[in-house]
Amino acid sequence: MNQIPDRFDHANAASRILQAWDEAKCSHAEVNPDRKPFTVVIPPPNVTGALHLGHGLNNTLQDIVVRTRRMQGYEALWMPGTDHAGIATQAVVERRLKEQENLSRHDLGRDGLVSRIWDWKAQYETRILGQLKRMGCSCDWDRLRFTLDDVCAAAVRATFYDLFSKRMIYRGKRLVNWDTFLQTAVSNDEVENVTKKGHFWHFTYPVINPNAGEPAQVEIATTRPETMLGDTAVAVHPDPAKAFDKVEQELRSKLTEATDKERSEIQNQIDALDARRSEMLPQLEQLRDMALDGRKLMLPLMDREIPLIADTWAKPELGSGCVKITPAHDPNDYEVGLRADLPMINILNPDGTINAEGGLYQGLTIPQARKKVVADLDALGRLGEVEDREIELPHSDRSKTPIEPYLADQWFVAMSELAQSAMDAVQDERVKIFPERYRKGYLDWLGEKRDWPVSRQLWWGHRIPIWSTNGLNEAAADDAVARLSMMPAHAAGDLQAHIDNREDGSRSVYVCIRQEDTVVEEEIEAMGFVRDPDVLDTWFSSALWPHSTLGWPEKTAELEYFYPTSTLITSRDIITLWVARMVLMGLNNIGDIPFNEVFIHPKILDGLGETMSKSKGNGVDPIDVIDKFGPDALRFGLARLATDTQDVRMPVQYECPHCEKLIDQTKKNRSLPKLACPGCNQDFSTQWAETEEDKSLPKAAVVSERFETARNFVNKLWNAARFVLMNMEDYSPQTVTIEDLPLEDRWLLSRLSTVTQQVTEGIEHYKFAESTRVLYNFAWDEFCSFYVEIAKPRLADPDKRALTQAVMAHGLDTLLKLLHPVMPFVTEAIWECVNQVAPERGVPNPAASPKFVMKSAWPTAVAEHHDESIERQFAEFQEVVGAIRKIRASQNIPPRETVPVAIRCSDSSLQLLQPMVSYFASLAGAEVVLIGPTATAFETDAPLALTSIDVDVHVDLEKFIDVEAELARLDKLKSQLEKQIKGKQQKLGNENFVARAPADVVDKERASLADLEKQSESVEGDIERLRNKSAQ
RNA sequence: GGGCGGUUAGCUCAGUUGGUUAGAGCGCCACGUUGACAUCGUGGAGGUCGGAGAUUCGAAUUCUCUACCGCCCA
Repeated sequence: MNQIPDRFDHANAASRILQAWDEAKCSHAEVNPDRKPFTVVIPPPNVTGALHLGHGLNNTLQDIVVRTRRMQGYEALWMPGTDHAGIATQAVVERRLKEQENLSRHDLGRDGLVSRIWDWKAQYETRILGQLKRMGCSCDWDRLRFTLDDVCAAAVRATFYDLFSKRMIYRGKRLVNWDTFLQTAVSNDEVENVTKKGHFWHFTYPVINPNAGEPAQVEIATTRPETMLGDTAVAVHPDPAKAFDKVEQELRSKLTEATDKERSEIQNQIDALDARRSEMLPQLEQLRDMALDGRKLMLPLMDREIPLIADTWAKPELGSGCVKITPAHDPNDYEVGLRADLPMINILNPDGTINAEGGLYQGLTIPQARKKVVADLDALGRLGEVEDREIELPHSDRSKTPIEPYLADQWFVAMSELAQSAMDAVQDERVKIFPERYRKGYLDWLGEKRDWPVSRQLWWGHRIPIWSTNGLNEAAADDAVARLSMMPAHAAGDLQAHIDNREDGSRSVYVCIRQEDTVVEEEIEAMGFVRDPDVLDTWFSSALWPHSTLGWPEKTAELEYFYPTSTLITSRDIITLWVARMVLMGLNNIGDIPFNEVFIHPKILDGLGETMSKSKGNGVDPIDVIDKFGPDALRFGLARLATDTQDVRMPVQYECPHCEKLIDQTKKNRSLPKLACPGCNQDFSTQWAETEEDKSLPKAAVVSERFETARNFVNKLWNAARFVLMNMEDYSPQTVTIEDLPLEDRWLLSRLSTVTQQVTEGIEHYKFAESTRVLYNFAWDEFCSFYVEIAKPRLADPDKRALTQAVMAHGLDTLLKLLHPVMPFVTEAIWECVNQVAPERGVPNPAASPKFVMKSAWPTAVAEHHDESIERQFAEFQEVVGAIRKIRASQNIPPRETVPVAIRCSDSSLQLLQPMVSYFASLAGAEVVLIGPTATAFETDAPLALTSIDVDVHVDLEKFIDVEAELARLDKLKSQLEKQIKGKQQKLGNENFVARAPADVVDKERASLADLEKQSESVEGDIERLRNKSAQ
């Protein structure tokens, strides 16, 4: 056994163990009527990139729960998979394409780009799965899914078809970035802002029937005059004074941090603002009052009445302080329009010319319309100042033409029923959310019942299964539907057609096809139907995850058995986007909730309190932590920080690749391409290295020393096990009688029972930090520091050896099981060794152990083993040990010296301490020469009174006395006592306290004061004696 | 602007129903290495619990206000 290394070689062990688990299919789950199912679906990580520490936490917690339940005898399925993450992934791939090959998506075409993204997916999925595996995640890898694979695609199609059939999918308007040249919507990241020279036109709108004293017109200013054709309101700030104050306050706070140079500039701005305020405030407040009073304006050129409204989008510090509102052609105005429930008038044709809504201006291009609008307003005398100004203008990356915000047709899912069903599920606690406070956000969000825009102008995703023809008249539409209804697919229930009456009076026909079917698709395309180019919002497929992964819409045995899943563990930023939608889709598709419980875990922040991300340079790769500290340390370290209130702050360091020194990350150094190590003075590179020179330097891993404690704990456990194994060569299993066991064994069994209960309850209630702490303290401070230390002399005693081995093996066995969900690798590695020397173990009756701790039975808290009084008694023993150690330390007595000790205690304590007397030698280097009610102080005595247990400890200092040190210790003790006595006296001197506090509290205080006074007297006596003695 | 959370030792965090001297790990100081472990052992120093007020005999703990930090929504 001596060849077992004294450090756990996690790298070697982990790969060996992973392979063994894999070969034994330890994490595979099957439909098994003999067991209860326990199911968790993984929040599928985006295939955008690699996992970070947040995923590390998320997956560690899931694995802890899953491993625990598996050991508890459930058929535990952890369903793994990844998410195609529509826009994020497409954007990443497109960016790379641009950087590396200078190609755009349009150069590759739809199929070309999608195939590139599949390549990317393959690469990153492999990497992600590798990360999960190395973390020890016990997913059922045979069941791996991807949100864009065939099984998920079938679920998406079936769901969409169902909603379409129920008329819950509809065509609606939404503001998008419109490229008038390509006549298509472009995504946000395809838009680049170009600064151009432009103008800021001021003009006025007349007020309809102003009251006396009110202005006859309102001035507004715009960079896009032609949009006034679509104006449906003019806004003024609801509290202009406050708005002015706020701007001024911001400027002033800027002033305090400004350099001298900037200062005069900012001061000028403040002065200008003040001047503006005194000039304009009364007028703006008057306008605000007019708005609240319902005053209307007449929109020139169009002769349309529009309201004056109060909205914070109007900025008193800018322009005229009033702003025209064109909801259909400006994102901010759109929001105002939603808030104020304004009409949204689209004045553009898809090609960028003015449509019929633009009246006389119909047919003009935007520049033409602009010119004419300005000229016509001028002719009406409504044109004021025209300022030259630089304007940020969004341009399409592709066509290089200006983007027009444009109210375009999009697909929506009607939410009112779906949202209500998901609210009900949480309100009546069919779905329980922990911590409970997250219910509110969930319910509030769903309560708005905003319809869900599900179409995305992307290529990567589930393409919307709708074909349409537009611009039909009523007869043509009816005819099309009639023809569609004759198709066999319609009769089979695989095809649905709806007629949509468009705003312009024309008809559109939409066809939805349930399954991918090229024959039907070609047939309807031949009829003139065109497939929608858009794809679905990525959350649409994620919303189906709990049932699509189990094979729905097929009625699989898995679905029957594993659904609804047991718990969902995720982070709070996707409660609405994902969790809520899974609930409503589960209810819609299956008629049952997707999971019984949801646990929301904290977020991982860096040392500066910022979220970790690759783009900030503070992202930590779990693999780097595993390489440095091991997978168990990563998991334990994360789990012990996972409380349910506090986000986790994790200071981050670079690890010098030359000398392994850890260098704290700062805001400054985390964005540098290379750094010099302050330890060895050598350069290393970071993720930002770009030049060949920098890239040739070795790269520093980004890690956190927060994992050191956990790594040390793994090592501690390893060494405790090593000790046990070293003393087991002659082990033979035996039945033990609990009642006959000595106190130390009873204590261990009782503690094991208590700890088992705490840990089990902790994990079942998602108290990961608490369970982890209980395990850490028990393993280190009780099992190692006391039980193993006590076992040493017992193992040396031939009469006691066998029994000690039996109990010790059992203790280690239980500890390994309890720790396994958190630290699977080291526990499995030890288990393997224990199985060699003690394959049969257990108290009271030994039994054969399974090959893997992973597949062993979770310990149960044994009521007969639990004994509160034994735990309390043992605590007395521990306290006495502590007292002796304190005295020794204060006297600087060398550890190898044995000191004589006298222990004054009650008879009942004597009963406990007497059998433990011999252990004071190994634990405190003490020989107990006197013990019991009559034990007295030594001639040269160092005393310590333990009032709470009514024990006095005396150490004989004859051989060791350091008078100065002892006097110092006693003086300190005395002043501490006096401080406490004073506090108590004050408390008891307070009549209110004595009169009003419960009697038992008062009595306790009195007794405690008496004790303290007694102690104080005795310490004074000791001091006196010592002084006299040293004076002699 | 609304909602939620946080603020406890140099750092990262615990603190159950209000009740003796507020805890842990890391870091720091002192001493210690012949057999489980220096990724260790023993002991020590260090905080009055963001601020103000209220309730109470008694508040880190309950309530109100406030400052700052973070997240979500708008």
